[in-house]
Amino acid sequence: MNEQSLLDMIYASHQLLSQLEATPRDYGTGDLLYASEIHTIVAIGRNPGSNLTRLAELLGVSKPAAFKFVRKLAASKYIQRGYLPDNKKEVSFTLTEKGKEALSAHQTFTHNMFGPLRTLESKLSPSDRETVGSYLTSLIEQCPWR
Amino acid sequence: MNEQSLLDMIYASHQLLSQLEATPRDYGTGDLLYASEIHTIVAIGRNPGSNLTRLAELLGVSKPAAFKFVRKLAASKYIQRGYLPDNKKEVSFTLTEKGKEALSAHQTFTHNMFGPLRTLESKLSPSDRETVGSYLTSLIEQCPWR
DNA sequence: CATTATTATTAACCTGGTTAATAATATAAG
DNA sequence: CTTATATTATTAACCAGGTTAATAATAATG
Repeated sequence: MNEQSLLDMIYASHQLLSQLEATPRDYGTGDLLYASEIHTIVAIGRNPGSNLTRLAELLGVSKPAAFKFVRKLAASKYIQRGYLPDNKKEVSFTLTEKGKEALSAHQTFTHNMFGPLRTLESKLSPSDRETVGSYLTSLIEQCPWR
Repeated sequence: MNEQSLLDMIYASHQLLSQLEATPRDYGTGDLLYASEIHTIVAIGRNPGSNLTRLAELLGVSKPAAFKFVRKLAASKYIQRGYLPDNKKEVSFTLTEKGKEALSAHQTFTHNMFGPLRTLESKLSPSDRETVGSYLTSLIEQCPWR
């Protein structure tokens, strides 16, 4: 039955995650939010007052990419653009109530999603956890594509 | 040091794989080939004579998506479009010499890339391999996002 | 022979990126 | 204090990698 190699399983989980990230979701506000959008909301929620440069850094994308996300999110009222006193250049982003609502729903969603997997992890014996962990660590470290 | 959960490591490997797949590579022909392109070459190489519908199925994408790949690959002489006798509707794709060259280089590339990781896997004791395997199996099976 | 189904193709659209250019504003140098 | 430099946000133009809806040609079926 189980003819798959460990590598094949890693690849399968990669494909599942890719699919997950490509699918927009309703975080309780009636809109479908794409991964980039909810990630932007999370980043601003955790770093309120960030400017665009900081946000791009947090998201690991270029500034124009981040700009597109915030433009869309501001238009749909998830975030608010503002200026700090004595600075007319840099922008300061914060979540609106709607944004906070989505953030909270996202936290619930990820909790529900990853909870069972963390439970699975916690059920491993310390030595088994160590075995799995060191295999994954080696795989990531040794990854020729790093 | 190693504060990461197993889930975090799975996620890290997912990100590494995503980055790998987003980066075009030269498979010995002087051109940079994107993942979609080399995957199309592999699919045709393994299923010569496939029509577009079959190819889209093999690649797991829509027919227009597959069409774009083959149009580009035919223009750059990696594949050849032809018709089977007594059928002017369906197309039959095969690799050119250049396509076969890229396919062969891709096989070498993946062998070099995944070889060390398979070695790592083979060095696990049978019981450790079973431990890691059953963790990954459970993770994939239990994945709430399947 | 007429109808239906299938095939390849095209058009139009979208996400999620990129780099290069620009105007406004801050910061630093003289 | 002014001038030069650096930084910021923004825009434009581009690309990969998809999608759905529509169309014309062809094959298969009644």
